[in-house]
Amino acid sequence: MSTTDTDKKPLNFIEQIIEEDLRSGKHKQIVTRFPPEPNGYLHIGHAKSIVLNFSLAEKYGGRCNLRFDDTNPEKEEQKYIDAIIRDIEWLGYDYGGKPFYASDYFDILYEYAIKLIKAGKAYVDDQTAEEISATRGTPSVPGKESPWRNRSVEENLDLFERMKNGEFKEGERVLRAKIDMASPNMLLRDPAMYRIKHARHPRTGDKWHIYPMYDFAHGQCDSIEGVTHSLCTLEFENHRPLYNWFIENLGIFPSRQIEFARLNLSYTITSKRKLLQLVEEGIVNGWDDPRMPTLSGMRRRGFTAAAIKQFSHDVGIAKRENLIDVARLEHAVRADLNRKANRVLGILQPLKLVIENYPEDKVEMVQAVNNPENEAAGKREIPFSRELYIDRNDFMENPPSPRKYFRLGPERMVRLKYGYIVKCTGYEKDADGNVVLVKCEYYPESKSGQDTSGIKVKGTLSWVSAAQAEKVEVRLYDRLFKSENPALADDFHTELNPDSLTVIEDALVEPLVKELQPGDTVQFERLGYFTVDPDSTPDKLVFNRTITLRDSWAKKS
RNA sequence: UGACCCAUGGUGUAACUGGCAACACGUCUGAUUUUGGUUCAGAAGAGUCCAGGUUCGAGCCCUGGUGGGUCAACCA
Repeated sequence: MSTTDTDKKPLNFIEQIIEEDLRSGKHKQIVTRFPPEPNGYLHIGHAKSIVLNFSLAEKYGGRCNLRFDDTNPEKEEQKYIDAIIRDIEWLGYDYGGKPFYASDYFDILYEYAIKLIKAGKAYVDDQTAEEISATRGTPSVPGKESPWRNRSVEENLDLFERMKNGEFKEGERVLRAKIDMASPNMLLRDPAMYRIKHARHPRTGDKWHIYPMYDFAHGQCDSIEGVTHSLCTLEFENHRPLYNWFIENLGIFPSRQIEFARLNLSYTITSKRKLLQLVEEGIVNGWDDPRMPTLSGMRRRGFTAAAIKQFSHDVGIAKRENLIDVARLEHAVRADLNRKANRVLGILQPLKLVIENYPEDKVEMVQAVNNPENEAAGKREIPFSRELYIDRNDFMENPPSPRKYFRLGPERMVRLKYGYIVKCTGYEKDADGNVVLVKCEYYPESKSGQDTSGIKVKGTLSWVSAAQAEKVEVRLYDRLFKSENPALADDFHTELNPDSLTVIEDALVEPLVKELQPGDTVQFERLGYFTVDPDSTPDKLVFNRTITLRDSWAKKS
């Protein structure tokens, strides 16, 4: 069974069910599955489900199948299948190397349908979709039985076969389960099992003219694969009686459907339809736009698989509706990157600083720590010289008291990280009143690592040497939506944050950054984590700001 | 005027077969710090939707409300 002796973490309700099933001997091994429909990209909500299903299989020594729910050829595409596989592999889960497809079981499903017809539990209905809808009733008013409900088994068999052979037009006939038109559960009012679609299927081609509905496919596929625990979201609760009805009336392996609450993330939309809209309307630059909550977008942004898994695990599993604070995701990302990302010095808004008492032509290499959280990351050297750039945000003409403000200002002293302590002796402004140059003098005996100056400063600034700095493009991201729950709005367009993307063309970084490759993430000290974007060229790197550092100073101001 | 599900600090999740509510994120202090990061120490913040009931004792059980979610695609 599990390793519960070591981890005391309380079990969620699904784990409790699983452990009970294992204990009672109901199952010797558990099987779960992740069943995406290939009609869009995977997003953070799917991640929760993926992590749940795969980690349960890992924890209890079972298996988790990746199964594409490809029962609707009109909406599904191969490109989505490819993207989904890529995302799951990126997360690092083992689906046995071979995905399954609902379409693998079309033949079996067809046999199942015939079995129900023969048992008098399914019939071909000649009514139109409109008629069926009109006679379904409402939640409080029973529906009316179809005039075709009681035709003979032989006629049903014949008609169904002809449906399969493509003899009818789409919408002309449908195969329905004969259950109960008066059921208080609308889904039990003779639900459709098969509909006619003369569409080419990405995998089965033109073989079929009829395709099974979700309800007639999902549970049976679970059953065929021996899925023991079929985990899905709350909106399928009402489907469970139907899920069970098919399994019972077919007499096949009883997979058990268990529902849990889907993930909702603050300031984020997780609706495939709306995400698709963002892409198609050009509001974002594709499915992998770093502002998108898609796995591909988050990956490009620089979020790690480890962080997303940790987050998915942290939010827990329960049955109540929830809205998880996006700060939680950000916390997971920072926690992971803090351990993994090497530090570099970078400047987003360059402001020139001249050390007037430093030799004109001297370039001195200073030693810098790559990652204080990981000694093995080693050290590097960066050039220091008379002319540097610091960040505009690190200088103020009229700063508040030194107790509250540690950075540079007239007469103030700061340390240039890994370098020397400098004192501001003056500054110059342009015609518009913008500070364009800061003048300093340095204390030669204050060099990092061999400081004998005895000077104590509170502030430490990032900097780059003007002559050696590398110019890069930096893309800053903010949340795509300005309201906490954009899904609530009638029109999500009104909730869009107009400042979700800011491009800085001329940020500066220390020279060694040149060697980074797309996908690499570093921390620009004091600023945040930045990941090299695939848009980078040999001439110019492009960085995505993955996430800022926590900033308790900015928060106060 | 139906069925099913849910209801615990700001947010999310816990509390074994009933024994006066825990953890995480967030927030706020303070310490350390050559990142106003990290780390460390600490604090505030709920009496468990409401009303009854059972019980020596209920967040957990029962009844009735209230509030929220889902369902009337030939979507998944």
